[in-house]
Amino acid sequence: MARRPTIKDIARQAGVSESAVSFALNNRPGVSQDTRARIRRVAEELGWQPNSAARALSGEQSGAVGLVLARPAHTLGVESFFLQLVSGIQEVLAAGRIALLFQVVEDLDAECAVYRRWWAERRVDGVVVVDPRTDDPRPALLEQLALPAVTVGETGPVSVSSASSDSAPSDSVVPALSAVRADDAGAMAQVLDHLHGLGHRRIAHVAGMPGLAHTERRITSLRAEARRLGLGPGQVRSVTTDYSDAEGAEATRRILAEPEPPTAIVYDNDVMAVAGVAVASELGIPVPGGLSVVAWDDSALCRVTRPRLTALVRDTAGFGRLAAEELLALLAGGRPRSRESELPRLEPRESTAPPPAAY
Amino acid sequence: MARRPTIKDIARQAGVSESAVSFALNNRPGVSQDTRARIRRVAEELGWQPNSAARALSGEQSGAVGLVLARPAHTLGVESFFLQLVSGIQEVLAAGRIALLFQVVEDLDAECAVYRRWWAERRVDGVVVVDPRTDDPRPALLEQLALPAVTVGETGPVSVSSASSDSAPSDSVVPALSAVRADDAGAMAQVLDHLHGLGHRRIAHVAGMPGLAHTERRITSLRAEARRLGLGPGQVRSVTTDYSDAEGAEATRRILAEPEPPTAIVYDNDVMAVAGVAVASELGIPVPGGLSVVAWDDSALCRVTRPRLTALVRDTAGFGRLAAEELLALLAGGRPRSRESELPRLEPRESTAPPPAAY
DNA sequence: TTGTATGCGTTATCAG
DNA sequence: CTGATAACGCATACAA
Repeated sequence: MARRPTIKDIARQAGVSESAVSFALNNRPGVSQDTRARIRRVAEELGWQPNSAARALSGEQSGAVGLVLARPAHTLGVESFFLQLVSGIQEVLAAGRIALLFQVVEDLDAECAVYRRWWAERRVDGVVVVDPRTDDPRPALLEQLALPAVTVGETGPVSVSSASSDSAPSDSVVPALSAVRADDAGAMAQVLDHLHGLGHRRIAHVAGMPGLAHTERRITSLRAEARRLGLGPGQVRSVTTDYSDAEGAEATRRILAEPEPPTAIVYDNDVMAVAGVAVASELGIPVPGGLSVVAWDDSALCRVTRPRLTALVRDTAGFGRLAAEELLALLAGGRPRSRESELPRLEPRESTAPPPAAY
Repeated sequence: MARRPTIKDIARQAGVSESAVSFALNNRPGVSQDTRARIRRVAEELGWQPNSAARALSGEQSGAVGLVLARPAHTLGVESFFLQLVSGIQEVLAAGRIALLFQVVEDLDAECAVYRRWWAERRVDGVVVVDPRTDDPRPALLEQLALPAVTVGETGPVSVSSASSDSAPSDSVVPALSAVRADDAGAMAQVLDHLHGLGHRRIAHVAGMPGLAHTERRITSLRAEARRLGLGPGQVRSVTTDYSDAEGAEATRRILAEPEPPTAIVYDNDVMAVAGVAVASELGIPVPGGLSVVAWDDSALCRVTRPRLTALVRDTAGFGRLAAEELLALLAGGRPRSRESELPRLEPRESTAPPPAAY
């Protein structure tokens, strides 16, 4: 019962050599059509599956890729982002019979240690790198280990809501890793257009963790977009947090206590947005009557709270699928490349409205 | 750079045989203390790590365990439960240098297929089974495959909030799988005691997916507890959902439209609870003034919405740690056994209060 | 087109 | 205590 069939069993059963079986099962030339078919049938009957260890050992790939999530325990949990991302990644991986090794660690150092171990143990053929940072040690490490990788969530071109500057990416500079990028600048432009169009002139941004590429990117984009819209530097500002509801609430409290509080706040995730709404209502500030709120990333959370939150909708699972496709392409010998995910869509709901008339 | 050191390298460097290295590195007798130390040092210098494929091939274990999550895509995402669980599992696994294979699939059949494949490919040494069902095909399959497994979330003894009936679990019946159980009956007793103590006599229960063991368990426990408290069968009822905010809202709408609506509703997860509060307020029913709400499982969600939700707090990461420990024990040759996780704690917040006086 | 021989890195079984 | 040697299952270069 616990014995798995091997190609030897198949060879014996089909009356051929082991190598013939190997060829037949791997779609390689060197075996006639009928024997190939016969071997296939026998393998099917016996329920044969390749032994991943043996495959990996004989120079092939391990048939697994890895994903490490480096987040302090208390910040993970509520965000739907990762499960959706992983779900999308797997959809593609499963089709190629690739397994996903998943690991949650506390910090970046631990993450790097995991990569080293996976590499040394030959556990994975490649990795998906999430939460890219402005000063990120991982690309260099992965390149050094020659471990194929795709980063997900790097931010797009630095241009400010301008025409896509796809001007001949110099082929001489080969990126070490593939990347699936998000156009945070374009997204921020949408958000600001929406708020500015409603009449908001003082806008705050409760961002995520400092050091993350997309955090920094959104912060600079906010300033750039403000300039574009003719808003002064005193009219927009960003504060960073750890993504938790606690820090989101705290930041909101500080911001609303200022002498000239903003009339709109953009939150970098859904949990903080909801926490912000709660803080505002405790302070007697109605949403959206006295304060407009936008959540970056949509979720059930944004739809079940009242008022329903205006949110940036991204196809997170699609993001994951894209990442997995790029990784598979890399593993198949393709050159590293960069792909842009589709621009998020701003879904206006009940939490955004014109600023109070008194303003 | 991309070459990993092998024991052969170590043997040459240390001037001993390969088998000596293998013995030294695996804490086996048959090698003197100094050579052992020397070999260790050389291995350290060279940064040697065992090649997992080679280990797995030579009859050892693969050094990986699996976890499959079978959930339709739209129901996963908001629940903090799984990331927390996984986080706890890994904490224990990482200490034993065991990798976790994680896969998200659509349904139970696909989940079983994954187990078969993992088994055939020798990918994992064991699995963690979540979302146990009342009529579950997985234990039989795993037993047939001789794949060590621990189920997490099975419900505790059938006794109704009685003294723990730990009366000599008959040793003759050896369970096939280890289990980490949750005392849903005890938890339900706490919830009903709380609500009954506040004065509630008509209580509804918006449960999760039918067929899940804990769903059925909570439903029967609700009835049993009601009997204990002297409530008639017409005064309590459960409805099942798919855990989504949409079905949670829909169920709430139906329940509140009944001729004699309940004064309290218990929701099987946080998202549905929040959705339920929203529906109630849309119908002009204040929470907790006109309706009390309890959420099963706490999360940031329960703390950021207003009113803050009274919730059953469980140490989900601890749950995961327990599961991982049991699995490791099983892999180490231990006998399957069943462990009870600690009883959840009811955290009263703002969403529960005495029922309206008019009642 | 087919069968044979060898290697992958490790563990395990034997001899010395 | 040590050093060869054979598996483990698969891929592949090479010989028939």
